[in-house]
Amino acid sequence: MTSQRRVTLQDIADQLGITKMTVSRYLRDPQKVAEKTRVRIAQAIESTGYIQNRVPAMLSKSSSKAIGIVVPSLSNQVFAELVQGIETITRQQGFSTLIAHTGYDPLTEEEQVAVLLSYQVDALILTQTDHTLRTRKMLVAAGLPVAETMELPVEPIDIAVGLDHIAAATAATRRMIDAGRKSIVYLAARLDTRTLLRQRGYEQAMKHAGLKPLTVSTSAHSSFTTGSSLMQQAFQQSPGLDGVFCTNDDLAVGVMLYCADNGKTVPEDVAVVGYNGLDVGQAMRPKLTSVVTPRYRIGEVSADLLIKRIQGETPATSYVDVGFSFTDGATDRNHV
Amino acid sequence: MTSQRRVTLQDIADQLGITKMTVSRYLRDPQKVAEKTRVRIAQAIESTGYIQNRVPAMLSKSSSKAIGIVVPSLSNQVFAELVQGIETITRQQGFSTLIAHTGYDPLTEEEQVAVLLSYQVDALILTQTDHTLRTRKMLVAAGLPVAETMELPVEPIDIAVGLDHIAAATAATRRMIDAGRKSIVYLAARLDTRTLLRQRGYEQAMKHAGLKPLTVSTSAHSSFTTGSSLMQQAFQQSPGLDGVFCTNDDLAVGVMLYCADNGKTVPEDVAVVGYNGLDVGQAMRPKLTSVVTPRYRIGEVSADLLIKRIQGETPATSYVDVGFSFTDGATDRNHV
DNA sequence: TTGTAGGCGTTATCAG
DNA sequence: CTGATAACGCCTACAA
Repeated sequence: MTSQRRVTLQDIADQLGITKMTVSRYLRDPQKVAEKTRVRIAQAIESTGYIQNRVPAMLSKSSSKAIGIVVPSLSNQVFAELVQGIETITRQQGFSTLIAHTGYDPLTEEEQVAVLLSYQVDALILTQTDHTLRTRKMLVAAGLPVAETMELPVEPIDIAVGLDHIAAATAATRRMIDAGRKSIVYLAARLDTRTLLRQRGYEQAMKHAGLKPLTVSTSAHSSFTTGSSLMQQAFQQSPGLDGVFCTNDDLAVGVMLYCADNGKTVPEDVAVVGYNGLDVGQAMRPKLTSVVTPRYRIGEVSADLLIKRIQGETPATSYVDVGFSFTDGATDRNHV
Repeated sequence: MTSQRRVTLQDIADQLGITKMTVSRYLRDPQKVAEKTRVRIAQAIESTGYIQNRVPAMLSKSSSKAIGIVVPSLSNQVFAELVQGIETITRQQGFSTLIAHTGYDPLTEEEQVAVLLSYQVDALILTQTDHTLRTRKMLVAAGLPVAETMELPVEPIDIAVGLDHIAAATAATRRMIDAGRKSIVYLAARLDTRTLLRQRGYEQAMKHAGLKPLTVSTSAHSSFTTGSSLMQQAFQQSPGLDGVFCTNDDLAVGVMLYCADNGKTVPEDVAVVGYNGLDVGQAMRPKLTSVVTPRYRIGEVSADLLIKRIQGETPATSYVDVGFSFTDGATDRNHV
C-alpha cells in the first residue's frame, strides 16, 4: 500500500469523463471552466487528495519557482534568522525554499549545491565564500543568480550581501582598548572564513594600539563549554589578561560562566565582547556587549535581489554592505 | 547571461557526435561504454560543467531518491541532531534530504508537506503529531511511508519513533519530589504538543505525591530571557517555591541565570530540572539536571525504517519507543 | 468551454 | 558497444 501511484490530473479527468487539460485549467484559474465542471472537479480533487506535481513544470520550463539556501549549520540561530529574512520575501513572491546544510565543509557544500541544482532551483543563496573549484564551475555552468551572504567576498561570484567582519572586529576590539584594556585575547573556534576575518580585524586593532595580539583557538565547534575551556587556556597563556573578544556569543557566554565560576568579575576584572548579538548574551548579567549582525536584513536583501534577477531585471547594485552595530551591553565598560 | 539554458546530455552528445543515451550510460556506469568514448565523455562533462538533472527521473519513476524532513524550527539544536541522525543513514543509502520548517504551526506544516510532496519525495519525516485534516489526507493520498518522530502519537499515521514525554516528565518531577521538594512549578513556553504532554506528566507526579501543581506559561518561544521572566512570575505566584521543572533547557538556563541574579542558590534554595540535555545546561555550574532525549537515535531509526519501506520491505516494528535518561546534573540534589 | 498535439531531459527497453 | 523509441505529468499553443 506504500507504492500506489500518486493521483494525477489524468486520474481525475478519467474519473469525470473529461480531459486533463480541463482539470489543469481549473487548477490555474477556476473561472476558466464551466460552473458545472468546476464543481465536479473541485469535488474530485478534494476527495482524491490530489497534490500538484511540480516536476513536469520544472522539466518544461526548467524552472522550479524555488530558491536553494545552503547554510553551514542547522542549529545556529544566526542562519535561522537569515532564512526567515529570505522567506518573508520568497513567500510573498510565490517562491519556495530548499534548505541544505554543509557542516562548514566546502566539499559538502559542493555536494549540496549539486543536489539543489539538480532540483532546478532558480537561484542559490550561499553563506560561505570558500568554495571548491568544482562548486564555482557548477555555478557558472548553471548560469543562475547566486548570492553569497554574510561576509563580503573579495571576488564575488555574482551578488554579495553581507558585512565587513574585519571592520566589525576592529571596532569591537577598539571598544575595549578605548576603555583602557591592555591585554586582550581573541577566542576562536571552528576556523571558518568569518572566524579568520575577525581575527584579522582584532589583530589590526591591537597592533594599531601598540598591543600584542594573542589568539586562543580550537577547531572544535562553538559551544558554551568550548568557550569556558578556551578561557581557561587563555588565562594559562596570559595570566594578566583583562579583556577577551570572542568570535561568537556562545563562546562569550562560556567565558562569562567560567569567570563567574572562578572568581573573576565581568567587566571589572575581564571585559568581554561577543559577536552576533544573540538572545543568550542579553539574558546574562551584565548583558553581553556584542556585535549585531543584521542577518534578517541580509536575507531580505539577497532574496529581493535574486528574485529581481530571476525575473530578468538587472538591479543596479549587486554588492550590499549592511553594516553592523553593537548590543547595549555592559561587559566591556567600567575599567580602571 | 543569467538564463542561458543549462547544459544537457544532448549538448554533450552533439559535441561528441554520439547519442545522449551513451552519455547517460556513462554517467550511471562508466564501464558500460568503450574506453575511448569514456575518455571523451569524461572530458566533455568536465569542460562543460554538466550537472545531472534529476527532474526527468522524478517524472518517469515518480521517485526522487529524496526524503523530506519537516521540523518546527531551524535554530533548535534538538532538531539539528535529529537531522544529523537521519542523514547518517540516508547518505549511506544514496538518498538526499529536503528540509522544511514550520515555526510550530500546523498550517505551515500543511503547506510544507504539500511542497515536499510536489517534489516527489519518497518518504516524509515529521516532528509534530498535530496535523491538519488536509495534511492527513494528503499523506494518505500520496501513499508514501511517513514517520512521525519525537513524540509517540496515539494514532500514528504510519511509522512512529519517539519517546514517552509524559513518563519522562513524571520521572523528572519525581526526582525533585523524592529529594524533598514540596512546591514545584512547571514552566512552559510555546504551547506545542510536547510542552503539554510534559505538563501532564508533571501534574500526574505532583498529584500522586499529594502536591499541588502550578504551571506558569507563555505562548512566546523559548529563550533564556523567557526562562528568566517566567521564573520571576513563578516567584510572584508561589513565593515559597523550592523547585522548577522546565519544558526545555533554554528556560532552565534562564531560570538559573535569574536565580544567580536574585540571590537564590541552585539547588539549595531552588531545584531545577530541564529537558533535552543540551550543552548549555552542561556548561552551567552546577550542571543542569535534564531529561536526555535521544534524538540522534530517533533520526537513525526512523530513516532506517523508512528506507526499508521504500525498498518494499515490511519491517516488523513501526512503533519504536527510544526511551529517555537523565544528564549527570546537580541542580536537583542537596535538599534539607 | 473543451480538446489535441507536442515538448521539457532522462532512462528502460529493445534493436542493431 | 551504441542507437532508436517511448514514457513520465503537466502546460503552451492551437483547434474545434
